[in-house]
Amino acid sequence: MANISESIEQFILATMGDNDFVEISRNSLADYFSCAPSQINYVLDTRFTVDRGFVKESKRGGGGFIKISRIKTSDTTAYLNGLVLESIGDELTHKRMLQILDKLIADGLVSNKESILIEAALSEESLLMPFTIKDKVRAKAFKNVLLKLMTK
Amino acid sequence: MANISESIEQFILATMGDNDFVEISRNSLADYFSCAPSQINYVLDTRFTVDRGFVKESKRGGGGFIKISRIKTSDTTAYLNGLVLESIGDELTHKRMLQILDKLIADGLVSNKESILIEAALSEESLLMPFTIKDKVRAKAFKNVLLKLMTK
DNA sequence: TTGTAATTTGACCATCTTTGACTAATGGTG
DNA sequence: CACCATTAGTCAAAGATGGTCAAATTACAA
Repeated sequence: MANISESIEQFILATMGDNDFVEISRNSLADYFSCAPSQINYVLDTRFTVDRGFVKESKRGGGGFIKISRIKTSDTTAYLNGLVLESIGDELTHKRMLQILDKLIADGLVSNKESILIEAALSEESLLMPFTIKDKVRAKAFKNVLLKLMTK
Repeated sequence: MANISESIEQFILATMGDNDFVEISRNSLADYFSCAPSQINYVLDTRFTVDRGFVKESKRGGGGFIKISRIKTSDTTAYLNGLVLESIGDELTHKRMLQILDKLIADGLVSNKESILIEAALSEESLLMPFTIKDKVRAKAFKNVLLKLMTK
């Protein structure tokens, strides 16, 4: 874990534990890790995303805070449906697919191995075609995978 | 051991020892051997290949790394290897893929669900592209899936 | 000796992280 | 209400890695 961002991510996850949410103070955290406050935003933007199952709220000024909450995915089908019909558009980057897969693993919808196999099938390397259509093909293919998950 | 590349290869192998993988820093290694960083890539590309039983992952930026992992050595590997290197060529039809998947299920290498997901990802419908390259893409992608089955 | 393959280097590219200047919102105080 | 202190947000530049590719060099085999 050579970079600070990862440490911060782990710290937040540890602090949250099994709870549904956690509240942090941006400045205090930055202070604790001796980094720029904006780095906290960086971590939040790259690791605590909707794709990974988190939503954020915040307030500025005195008594300000950042609240990070886990998205509840009680209705699996609705969740997958949302992913297929809305969140994923006509294009899907490899990176974003990985994030979604991580979330699906966290939710117990796919196993680690299943994720690895899907990733292999739709990796940059697998999709031997012009980059202009790569993300389109992946979007289509991945949606098909999600549809299968719903069927089961 | 007249050339640096061989030294680097030996060094990496020694570092890995009996472990399943090893993580290196490209720049540090290059520095250690007083060579161009790209020479590390050369060594990895020529010596730590899939044919020789290795797979690689990497990350750029701060805290970046290169991870080299051993591929499982087992009957399974030999079997899959035969499938990759011989049975499947440069093209793979959907139908043939299904046959192979059935065999993999029968041999207990993939579960029913895993098979369904792979099939969804690489179905005719998923691969939105000219039929002229469809089977080529599927061959490449499916081989990558098989490789993952071999990776520890 | 000569031609080909392997190695070595370096310029340029892609991606992820870190930092800091500037901006925006909120709450308290005079 | 005006102003200030306190928070958080945005964004772009700089820093830190690894990747690619092709030219230059060296090793090797015929």
